[in-house]
Amino acid sequence: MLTNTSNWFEIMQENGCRLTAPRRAVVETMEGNMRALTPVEVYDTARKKCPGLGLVSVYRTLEKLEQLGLVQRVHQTKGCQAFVRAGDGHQHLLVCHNCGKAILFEGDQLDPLFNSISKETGFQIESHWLQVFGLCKTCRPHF
Amino acid sequence: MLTNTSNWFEIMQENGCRLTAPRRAVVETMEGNMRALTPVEVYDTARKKCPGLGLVSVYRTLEKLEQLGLVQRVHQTKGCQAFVRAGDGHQHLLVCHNCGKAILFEGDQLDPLFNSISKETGFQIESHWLQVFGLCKTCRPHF
DNA sequence: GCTACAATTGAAAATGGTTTTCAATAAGTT
DNA sequence: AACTTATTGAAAACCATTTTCAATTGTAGC
Repeated sequence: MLTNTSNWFEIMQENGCRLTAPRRAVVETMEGNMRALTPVEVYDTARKKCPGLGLVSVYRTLEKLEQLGLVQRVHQTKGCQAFVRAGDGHQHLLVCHNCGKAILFEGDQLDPLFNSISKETGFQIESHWLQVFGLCKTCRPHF
Repeated sequence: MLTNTSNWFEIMQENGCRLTAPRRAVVETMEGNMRALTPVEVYDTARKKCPGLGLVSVYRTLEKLEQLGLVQRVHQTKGCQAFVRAGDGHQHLLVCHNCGKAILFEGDQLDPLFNSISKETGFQIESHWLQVFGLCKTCRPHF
């Protein structure tokens, strides 16, 4: 279900990125967390590994990771600038709106729906975007 | 499919809003446009009806319209601060990413999917959010 | 119609998250 | 070890949104 963890650095290197301490800290944070994190949350976590880290480098690294398809953006009612580890291929997000824990799922069942909408409306459908919110097992009891 | 047009002012009055010229201009703009509009686009359109209109009032009126469920937010890759007329009940958006034209559709077919995800993951699903992007009949030929 | 009161307004200032600029640093190559 | 170039953090710039505030304007009660 999850992307193989150990090769993010390799993927980055293959794409001409240098392996610096700030980058390592951010990458490891995103690799090791199946949670929707805002840039500042990434910053706070990653600084434990690389104290001198600047927020700017977090933005820059997240941008690169997004380009490489290793992380994806999470849109929430509160805001739309959070990131999680991406899965393999096109998957959808189920996010706990209490703790941010995220789970990915396939959405093959959706294709018939899109086909019929396309026929009805004359739209040429190019992409879609599904997010589900709820409470995870752990957070549910607290509500 | 669309909310009855003529009663937005009534709905607002029933909720303790005064009918001022700036508000009228914004409300009429949103009523008469089945398109995803950013605050600035609303501003530019509405100023034709109310030249003195301030951008601040656009924000304030949009906020109120959102609270009343008359408009809803549209999230796009470019940005997440656009609004369209809402439909009746819970509906999903199909947006032309060239001209912003929006169409609403029902998503009843999704319930079985959510039920199975809920069982598999132990999440208590509370809301979901589906947006589809494509090119409308009019814009398709130009690509 | 007039008055009084509270909601609403636009301008300006403040805010806050993101991006750009830039000189210094450090990775990877020779 | 030296060189080239990507990368860095700090500071400044940016820009959309929000807050503040005094002036204005609906609207309810007379």
